[in-house]
Amino acid sequence: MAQSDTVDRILDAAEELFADRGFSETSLRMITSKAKVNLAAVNYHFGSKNALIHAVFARFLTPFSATLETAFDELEERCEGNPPTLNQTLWALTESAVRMPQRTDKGISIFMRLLGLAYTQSQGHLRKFLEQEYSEPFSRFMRLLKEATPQLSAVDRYWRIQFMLGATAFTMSSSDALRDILENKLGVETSVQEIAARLVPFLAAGMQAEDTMLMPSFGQAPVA
Amino acid sequence: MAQSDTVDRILDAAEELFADRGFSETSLRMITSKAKVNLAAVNYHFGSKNALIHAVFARFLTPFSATLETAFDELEERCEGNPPTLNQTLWALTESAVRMPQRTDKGISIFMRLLGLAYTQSQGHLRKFLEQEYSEPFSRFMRLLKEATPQLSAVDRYWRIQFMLGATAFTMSSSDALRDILENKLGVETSVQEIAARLVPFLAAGMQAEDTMLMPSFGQAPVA
DNA sequence: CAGTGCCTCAAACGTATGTTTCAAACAGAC
DNA sequence: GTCTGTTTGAAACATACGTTTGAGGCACTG
Repeated sequence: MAQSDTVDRILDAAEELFADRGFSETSLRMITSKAKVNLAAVNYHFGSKNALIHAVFARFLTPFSATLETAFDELEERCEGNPPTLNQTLWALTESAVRMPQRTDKGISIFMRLLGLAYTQSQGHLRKFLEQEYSEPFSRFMRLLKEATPQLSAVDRYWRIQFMLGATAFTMSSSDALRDILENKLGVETSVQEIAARLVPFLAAGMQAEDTMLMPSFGQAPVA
Repeated sequence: MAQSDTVDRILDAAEELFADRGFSETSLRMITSKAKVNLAAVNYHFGSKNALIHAVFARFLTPFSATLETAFDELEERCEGNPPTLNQTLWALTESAVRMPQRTDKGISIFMRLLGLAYTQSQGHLRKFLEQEYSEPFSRFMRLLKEATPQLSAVDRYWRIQFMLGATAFTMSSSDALRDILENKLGVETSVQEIAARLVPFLAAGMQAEDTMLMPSFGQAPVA
């Protein structure tokens, strides 16, 4: 074929293996044997392992950031000048992610886990790459969050955004394992959509919590 | 000296390097050169790299789980039969962590990051080790959470606990970087205690969120 | 002082990794 | 068919890793 499918086979295999095992723990030989291509093909088509990692992210993130931009556009248009609410903003993000065309049945969960790993695993090159390539939708999301929570001080908002990021990245990065546990323990199956549907109310409530700062709540009678 | 300090030097160096770079990304040679000991010392004293990882966790986790047990004992005693509230339970955990004697000024944040990595990085042996050794305080904390949130279904509670873990582990694991950013941006200094004081209300509010499941909140007028 | 147990050291071992090489196979144009 | 640029193939390369080895040092006992 004109544009060899070797590239896609490598990307597919790499995406899944990275999500399962992390970046450092996945060797090029694992990838090429899973993809049934020659070892040298990776360096031929991508140049290096790091460049392959970037390509795996770019394949998903580039169309996703475009989808996200239009979702934000629609949201702001629908609000006619008023700032969108926190729930609306969070859902615009979530639905954009969930609605992306999926290559496999694992689909979005693989990519959520990759994003979590990107944040967690301190791969310097990856962070730089993501910041350079996708700073615009990220900044826009931050601006929407700010306008949706005018009652928060800048410092409070800063920390609570970190808490949101953490809950999301962490949950998504171990979502397969968590789903398995849940299925074995309670016999319940869970889709990424359902996880997101549980996560968003949690995040929204946390963001809008009254900052009562009740550190020493001891010594008082426990409230029912 | 009778009990060589080589062991402690290795543990100190390993702890910091693991927290900075992850487990697979940290080689024994990095550890031994930072600790200024011979390469073979690790395998002599610990047996293997995996065993060293376990030892790093055990050094912190064993005294911490003891502290936590007494904190929970005191809490339940103070409540005289009534189940402790969510806030009380979270604060008992937080204060136990913050009040642990710290080896360095980085102290608790290093260990929070390690815990996050343990969960995120799919190191099978580590998960097994932690589950085997520290299942008791963990189960007890889970039981307290259950009693403090009787309104939640088991599945809801499960996921929200994951969200809490994520927000905590992620924030604490990158708290150094986040603190720096905040100081440069807004000129505010923040201690781990203050982060915890912001985190607990966020978590409590998220745990107790009304599960309105308002997925399609679009099409409605934005609420101010 | 000889001997014993614990520890350190430099060096090496075997294996796995990312990357490179270069010849062979292939496709499309003339 | 022949030429040309692109892609694949098997093999090797250099390096880094975790682990093992065996000689040496050091403190303590008898």
